[in-house]
Amino acid sequence: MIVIDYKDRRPIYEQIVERFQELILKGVLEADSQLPSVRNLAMELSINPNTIQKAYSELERQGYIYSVMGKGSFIAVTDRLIKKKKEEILDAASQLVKLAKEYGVTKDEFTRVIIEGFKEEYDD
Amino acid sequence: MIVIDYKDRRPIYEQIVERFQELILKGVLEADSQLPSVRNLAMELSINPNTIQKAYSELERQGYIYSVMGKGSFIAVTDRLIKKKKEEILDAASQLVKLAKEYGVTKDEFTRVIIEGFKEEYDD
DNA sequence: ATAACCGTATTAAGATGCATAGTACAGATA
DNA sequence: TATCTGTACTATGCATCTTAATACGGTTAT
Repeated sequence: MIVIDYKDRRPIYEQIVERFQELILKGVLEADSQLPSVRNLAMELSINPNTIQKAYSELERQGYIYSVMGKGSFIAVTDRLIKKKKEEILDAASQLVKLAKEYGVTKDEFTRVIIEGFKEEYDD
Repeated sequence: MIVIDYKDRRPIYEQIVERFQELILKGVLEADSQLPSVRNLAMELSINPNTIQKAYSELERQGYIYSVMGKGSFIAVTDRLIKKKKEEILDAASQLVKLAKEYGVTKDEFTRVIIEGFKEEYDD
């Protein structure tokens, strides 16, 4: 479920945050289902509980999960987050077009890649 | 010409590298023209010469500039680098499409943003 | 020649962020 | 009551970034 890439220069807790965001937004983890406990996940990944704690705190701050003292951490409702994610992707696209224009990438070259990308078959 | 953003969490030398890459790729700095000296630029930006040195070393490693002992640092020929940059942008576009598909952004939504981005007037 | 400028190298110190280790407290549950 | 949960705190080690000071080799203008 969670894999740490030690070649990645980003901190471990950030990798964990991003991975859970992905699992949550894609619906792999359902709302109100329980996450692995801080200590368990730390054990499983062979890292320190404090690092997991830091990741969970960040996920809670961003609204992806909620934690209950003594009970555990749980997946939050994600409708709003999914919508936000889509907007971020479209913003990124807009930014990329801006960059493309600055460096002389033509509309044709660009749209060709887009069309091609959407044309591909689904492998999963 | 060069501005350091201390709110940016990336290291200073990296900001300098990126800024010069931009100026070089966009042709603001012409081939074989001289860059500010390590000590002068450090003075101007109120930072340590070693930090500039680190940025220049990285720029040289990447082929953006070349340095000559006792003379100075100079802009390299950039044709190859510009081509590479365009390819990177198209790769990024391809990656973004992949992401968009994963999160259910439709082809229509996506292309609308692209078209709109290319439609805009040039402000510079 | 010599002073003033260039790039380059080295060593030492401080600051910061990340991760670990250990301990402790509060609440839930079997 | 024992064991699980989240949470908090301090201390330590480590890597990276930045600064500081000094030094060396090469170029250039006076």
